[in-house]
Formats: sequence, structure tokens, C-alpha cells
Amino acid sequence: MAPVPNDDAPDPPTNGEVAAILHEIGDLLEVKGENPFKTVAYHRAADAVERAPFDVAQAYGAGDRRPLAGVGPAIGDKIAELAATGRMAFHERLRAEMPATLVDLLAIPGVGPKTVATVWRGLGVETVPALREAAAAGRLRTLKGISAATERRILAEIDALASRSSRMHLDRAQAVADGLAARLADAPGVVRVVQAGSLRRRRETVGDLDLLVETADPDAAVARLTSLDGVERVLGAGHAKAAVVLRDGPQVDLMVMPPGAAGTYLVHFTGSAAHNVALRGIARDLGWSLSEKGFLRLGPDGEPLAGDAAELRTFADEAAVYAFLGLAFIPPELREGGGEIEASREGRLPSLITLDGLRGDLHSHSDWSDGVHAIERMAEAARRRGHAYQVLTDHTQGLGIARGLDPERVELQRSVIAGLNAQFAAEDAAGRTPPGAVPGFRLLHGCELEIRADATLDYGDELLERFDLVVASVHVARRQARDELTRRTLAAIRSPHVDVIAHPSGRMIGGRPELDLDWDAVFAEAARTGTALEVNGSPARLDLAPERARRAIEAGCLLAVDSDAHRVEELGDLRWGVDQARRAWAEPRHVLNSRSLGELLDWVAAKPARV
DNA sequence: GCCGTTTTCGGCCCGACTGTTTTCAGTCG
Repeated sequence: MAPVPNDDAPDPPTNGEVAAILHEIGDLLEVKGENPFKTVAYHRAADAVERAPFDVAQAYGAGDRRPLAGVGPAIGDKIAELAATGRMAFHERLRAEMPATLVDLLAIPGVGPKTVATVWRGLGVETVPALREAAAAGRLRTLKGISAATERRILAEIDALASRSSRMHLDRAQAVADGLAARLADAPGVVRVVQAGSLRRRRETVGDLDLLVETADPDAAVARLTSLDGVERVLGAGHAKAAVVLRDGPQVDLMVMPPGAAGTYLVHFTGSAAHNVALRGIARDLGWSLSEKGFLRLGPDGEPLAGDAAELRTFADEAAVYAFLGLAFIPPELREGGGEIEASREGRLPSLITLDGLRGDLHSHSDWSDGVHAIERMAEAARRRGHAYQVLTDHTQGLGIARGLDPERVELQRSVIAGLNAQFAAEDAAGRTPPGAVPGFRLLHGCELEIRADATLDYGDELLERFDLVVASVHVARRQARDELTRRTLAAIRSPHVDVIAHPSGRMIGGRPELDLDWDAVFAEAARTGTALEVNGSPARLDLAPERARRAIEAGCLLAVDSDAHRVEELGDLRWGVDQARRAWAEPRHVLNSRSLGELLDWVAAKPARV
């Protein structure tokens, strides 16, 4: 998986690798019974590193201690040590004290650090298979605090773990949640069903689904969920919440909200944890304890007032909750503990891009290359979505596997597009603009230009110049060293005819890793030349990732939010791209295709002068 | 171990559910 080092210096660990080590330290400290706040600090630092928009080990190893919330001097030193020596003494010491495989046991639902410590100290169990064996042999029940019933449950959870599906892509999570919400909506007493959790924050992948039901009849809502067809087993069911596991699917958590008091429930169950913790801190400073149920007035002892003196404040909606805390409403996509609370307090929240704010789509394919549908169908479908323009960007000749177009077919395609645009104009003039479409729709002629392994481009300047818009991307020779990959991407950015870099990192979620690029260099050059960087809306790509896209915006780059549709149905993938752009704090002014057709074409025409 | 619109020291979010229990600990979100 990791690229082969091209000299004797080891590659610095990636953010993912550093995060994995920090998480393991946090887990081991938990099992060890260390101060819980310390263990949380390691997990928080791990999350911060994982989401960092730069390579943390590389920077820290080089003495560049860029601030990262949650990573202080002690953990910062350990990361620098890891980068410099390839080792982290503290980590190795912990691994010497207890087997690292103990952390695997924490993945078993219902098994926490205390249980892990109990089975390890009591039975010498170090691995999941050993735990399974001990449970099957009836040895767990000999331990204090573990009954025969618990032993059976642990055994069942271990067996279920093997078939547990991993995190879902956003589009699948949305489809499953929509289905469940519809089936809960007509349970007796239900006012509304809200999809919360990471799905509402539009995270790129979703593990569990969180459904909030505002209802006067909690038991009916819980009963409806637990009895739904498709529920494999019920993990728990009370009067306020329930949890089930779906067959071939995720865990679903349902929470009940009392009518008229949903505000704090929505905030609490939308998260993230970091966001909620920060809000509770603010509430505490104001003299209130915040939970999903509402705000409880604190007494002089710092505890909520009880009995007759108790005072509970609830709110019908989230905006009122934020206002009570002295904050402007924070869109769910921003609730990640990434500076949104400070921005809200200071009135600096962005006016996020919306799907309606896009005037067109700069990246799509037809059956001329690797798409499924004909140009005519793709164009008509894009037109009926109400777009002002759609750019057809079939692959270029070098990408043989996608049947890339040679120059001759490009000329042919240009005439087909001209014919379609003439037809659209004639329909508009005759007052026969189809439903959903706006008059003046233009199908633009572009290409998805292959950036070759040797950093040359797949078409010459004289051909490139004749396209309305060019998106360029890397598909081949992905495993080159960082210098090579960066040089190729920069070469495309510096071309007078390349307008957008498509899926710049090349990642596939749960599949291919990111290209190893010098992102600071890419962002700087894209900003200088006014070359847009794509947020690709294909649910398996979502590339740039939001953290990188946010960093690109901060570096002065323009984004493009595209569908990369290969069939008419995928034109709607634009929505997932918008979600990620919002998570990147993107406003309309940061997004190229929020511009009108005329503005877009002017911007393209000005590229040669910018390089 | 981190961090500062009371703090560079002393805090660090909160409640539901479950199970093994006679009043609470562990886990989870």
C-alpha cells in the first residue's frame, strides 16, 4: 500500500498512520485504567491529525509546528519523534506493558476497557479469537461481574462482528435513511422524523443512522422501529430511545423528542461530539447544564438545581438553542469542532454554497467514451435540471481503457454538440422550452484531459484551445513518487488551456488511497493561475476531501463542484459534491460553476493571461 | 494530555439503557 521509498530515508508516516498510533495509545491507556481525560486527549489528537489538511508528521519532523487544536506540546513531540526516528518510545513502552491486540477487543459492542482489563488480567485473554474460545468454554462467567448471559452475548457479538458491514457511502446511507423515515412517519402521534447524526452533517461516509422522532407517543415510535421488516435484531428499546441492527445494513438509533421541545435534541444528536462538548462548555459558563433534554439552571455548587428550584429551558428549534448561547445558527455541515463556534460568535460564519446556487456542471461523460448514455440524452437531462450549462468532458485518447477520443472524433463530437445547441435555441425561440429547463441552456464542449505519466498533456495546445473548457486529471502511473506526481499536476495547472483539475487526489473512498502530492505547492499554483480544483460529487470519490478543499479555499483557490456523471441518473450526484463543498466552508464566490454562462466563458478566455 | 471571554492550574458534557444488583458500574452515543 505504501509507496516504495526511493532512497534510504523512510517516508514520514501519513496522517492516517499517525492517527492509528495515537488511537492505539488512547485505547491502551483506557485498558490500563489511566486518567480518562488523558485517554480522551489522545483520541482527540488522533482525530485532529486525521483531519489535518497538511502532512503532520512531515511538518512536525521538519520543525514546522503548525498549530493543530487538540495536539499540544507532549503529543506534538511524540509525532516529531516518530517522523524523525520512525519510532515512538511511549508507544513502544505501552506495547511492552500489555499486548496491543487488546485494543481489538474494544471493537466488540458491549465490551469496554473495564471488561478488557478483566478478561486479560483474569484469564490472560489477549485476542478476539482467545476471547471467543474462553466464552465458548464457559470460562468468562467465572469472572467477577460477568454472568452467563453476558458471556453468551459477547459470544454472539463476536460472531456478528465478522459479518458487520463497514461505513456506507453517503448516497446509500441517504437511501436507507429515507426508507426508514418514511416508514416511521405514519406511526401514531408522530409529528416529524429528522435524520440526524453524521448523515445530517453530510459526512462522506456514514456508520450508524440516527433518527429523531418528534412524537407524543414514544412507545408507538419505538415499537414501529423494532418491528419493521428488515430489522435483524433489537439492541435495546426503552421509552426514550431504541437501537436496532438492519439485515445487510447498519445500526439504527432512534431517539424520541417531546413535541415542541426538539431544539436541544436536534443539536445533541446531530453532533459532532466535539461540537457538543464545546456548546456544553459555553452553557456552563452561562450558568446552565446542557443536555438533549434542554438547559438546566446550575446552582451555586455547580450542580443543576433540583426539586422545586429546578429550572428547565427547552426550545422548539435549533436556532433558538444557538441564540440562547449567544451564537448564530450553525449549519450542520460545519459542526465538526473546526472553528465554527468562534466564527458563529464573531459573526464570521460563511454563507454556504447551495445546490440551487450552481448554474451548471463542468464534468460529465457520454457513451462516446466510458459513459452509458448518448450525448443527446445527457444534454437533455442536464437541461431539464434547470442548469444554464453542462460541459461534456469525455476522456482523451491516452486513456484507452475509457475509449478516449482521438482528435478526429473530437471534431466529430464538436459538430454533434453544435447541432444540439442549435436545436435547443430553436425550441427556446419557438416557446417550446421543456419543463424544468431555462431558455438559453448551452451544452459546452470540453474534455477530461489525461495528464500523462511523463507530465505532458494528452492533446496539443492547438486542439485544447478549441474546447470551451478543459478539465484535466491523473488516472495512470498513480504510484509515482511525490515529486513526479506533483510535477505532473503542476504542469496541468500551468497549461494556458486547462481550467479545472478533476478529482485532484485521485482517491476512491474505501478503495484507492490519495495520490501522494505536495498539496501546498498544488494549492499555491492553482491559486496563482486561477485554475479551479474540483470537488467531485461521485459518492465513491468526493474528491477533494472537505478538509483539503477548505485548505484550498484558504490558499485562495477556486473550486468547481461537478457530478462526473457517466449516465443521466448520476447528474444528480452534484448534490453530494455540494455537501462536501459546504463542509469545506465554501461560499458561492469560491465556486466557479456558481457563475453565469457568460462569466464562466470570460473566465476561461482569460486563463492564458493568468499563467 | 489539553487548554484559557473568570483560569498557565484545575478543570475537563451528559443521560439512557442494561445487567448484575440490593444502589451502581459499564457501555454507548
